[in-house]
Parts: sequence; C-alpha cells; structure tokens
Amino acid sequence: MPNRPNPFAKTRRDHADETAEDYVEAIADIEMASGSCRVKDLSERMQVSHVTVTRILSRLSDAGLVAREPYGPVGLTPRGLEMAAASRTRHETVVAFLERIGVSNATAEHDAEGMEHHASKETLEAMRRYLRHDGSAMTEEDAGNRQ
Amino acid sequence: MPNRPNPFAKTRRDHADETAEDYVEAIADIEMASGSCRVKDLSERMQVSHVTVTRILSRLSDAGLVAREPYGPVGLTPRGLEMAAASRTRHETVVAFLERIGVSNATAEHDAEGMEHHASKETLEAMRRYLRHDGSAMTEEDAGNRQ
DNA sequence: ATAAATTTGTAGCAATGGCTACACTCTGTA
DNA sequence: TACAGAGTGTAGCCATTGCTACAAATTTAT
Repeated sequence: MPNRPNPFAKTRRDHADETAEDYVEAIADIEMASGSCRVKDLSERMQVSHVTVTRILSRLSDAGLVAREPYGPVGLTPRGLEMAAASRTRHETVVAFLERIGVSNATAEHDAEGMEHHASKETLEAMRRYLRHDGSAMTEEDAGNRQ
Repeated sequence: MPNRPNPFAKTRRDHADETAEDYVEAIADIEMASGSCRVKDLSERMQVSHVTVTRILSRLSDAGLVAREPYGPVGLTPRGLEMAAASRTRHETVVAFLERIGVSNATAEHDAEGMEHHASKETLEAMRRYLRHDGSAMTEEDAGNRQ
C-alpha cells in the first residue's frame, strides 16, 4: 500500500473548470482595463489561437458564464461576474502571499496563475492569516535576519 | 490592454507533463511501499480506470520514463527515477511549507499535489528559505500570538 | 463607396485523458 | 489439472484544448 493514500484523486479532473475560471478572470481584467473585451484580446492574453478562444467561449456561453454574440464583444453574465470576483480575490491572495515570502512580483503572478486553482479554502485562510499577522514584507535579506 | 500582461501563457500547456510527473512519483511511492507497482495500484491511487492507466503508461513508456511489459509490473527507467526523485523533493518542500503556515497534513498533501507543478524554482527557494529560517511550526494559535 | 486589412467564424485534424464493454492472461485453489 | 476470479489489454466512444486553412464579416483607409 502506498504510504500516501490518495491525496491525488480529483487533482486530475477539473481542467475544464480551471479554464473557465481563467477565462472569466481574464475577461473581467480586460474589460476593466480597456472598456471591452474581444476574442482577439483573449487570444493574445492566453497565447492561443482565436479559434481556441472562440470554442471555449462558446462552451462558457452554454454554461451561462459568458454573454456572447457573433462578431461582438465578450461579456460576463451575473454568474460570470461572481466567478470573476471570487477568482480575483483568490488570485490576489496568492500573489500577495508569494511576494510576502520573498518571491518577485513577476514570478508571483506567474506561479499564482497555476497555483490558485489548487489552493483549498484552508490553505487560502492560512495565507491570509499569515498576511494579517506578519505585516512586514520579507526580502531575501530579511529572511536571513529573521529567526 | 490588460494590466496583467500575460502571466498566463504556458499555464494551460504542460498538462501531459504534469501527468507524467504524477505517475512517475506514484510509481516510485508504490514501489517503495509495497515492493512492486501494478496497473491496479495506480488505478486505485489515481482513482481512474485501469484503461486510463494503461494508456498513460504506454505513453510514458514511449517517452522513456517507464519500463513496462504486458501483464507485468510497472517500473521506472533511470530517467523515470530521476524525475521521481525531483518530484518527490519538490512535493515534500511544498507539503512541509504548507504545514508550516498552519495547513493540516491532509490538506497540505492534497493541495501540494496540484500546486507543486506550478511552483517555480524561485518560489520553491522562497519556501525552503522560509522553512530554514522560521523553525517553529505555526498553528492557528501561534498565528494569533505572533506579530 | 470600395478596397484593403483586421477580426471572427467554421471545418476538420491531432493529442490527451475519461469511460464501458469485451477479450485475454495469470494465479491460486479446489 | 482445471476452473474461477482478479488483473490487463484492446476497441471504440466522448470532451477538452491545441492547430491550420479557408470563409465570412467588420472596420479602416483610400
């Protein structure tokens, strides 16, 4: 018997859900930054072809997260907005946490993008607790001086 | 323009590589724990059908990570062993780190499974630095008392 | 107002990872 | 030894996410 029973399991499902969150988050970001979101914006952001974006948007539209009309801009439904807000909060928690332990902003943004989908409620709470109670940013030097 | 340029990008590729690492790590674990690894052990561990395991093993065998013969046990090639060792180290770092900030062992194991694939070298180093320099385990109570 | 350029949609292919159903091999025991 | 049951393999289906190539629409410029 494996000594680590099956902490795995679900990890390998949910890829489609992660995609949904990433897209919804990106749409909210882009709308916020430039006023409206187009397929092109998403294909650049996600670094995939516009074809891939179109197909995924169509799935998200069926799922009731995205509002879409041919050749038009991409919008979020109320449910999409909800998901975007939750994703954003979680994303910001992970980024802030990584920076706090000394990771550069660029790396924190990059790693958070992947990690955020796997941080459970409990882990996110631990991160927030850490952010609340350890007020100082930790640089490499700080880390050396701490004890 | 999005304010977050494209920290995304690769995030959505590499799923196959993550699978490879997960399987190789699992094989090493199971061999360690029970002496030999069978398809059945993996299908239980990963909670997927034996069919899925077989197909993935065949891909990993083609990739030179896994040694395989029909109806026989599953082994790792030298390259597979290398990958398993690296994965294990990284996994243990993430688990230890999560526990250190107050996450329960069960949750740490679970979250690490997904997060470890997205922790860059820089982030892993920050975690190890934190583990080295902050010797005490942090419980929820500790967190409250710290400042 | 037209032509050119950009954007979006559609068709159709590939790889990955799920599955069920069915066939085959292996093992252990009657 | 022979058979039952457990373990594997194979066929073939589906969904997701990539892609290129080509077609249609929209926007921009002339």
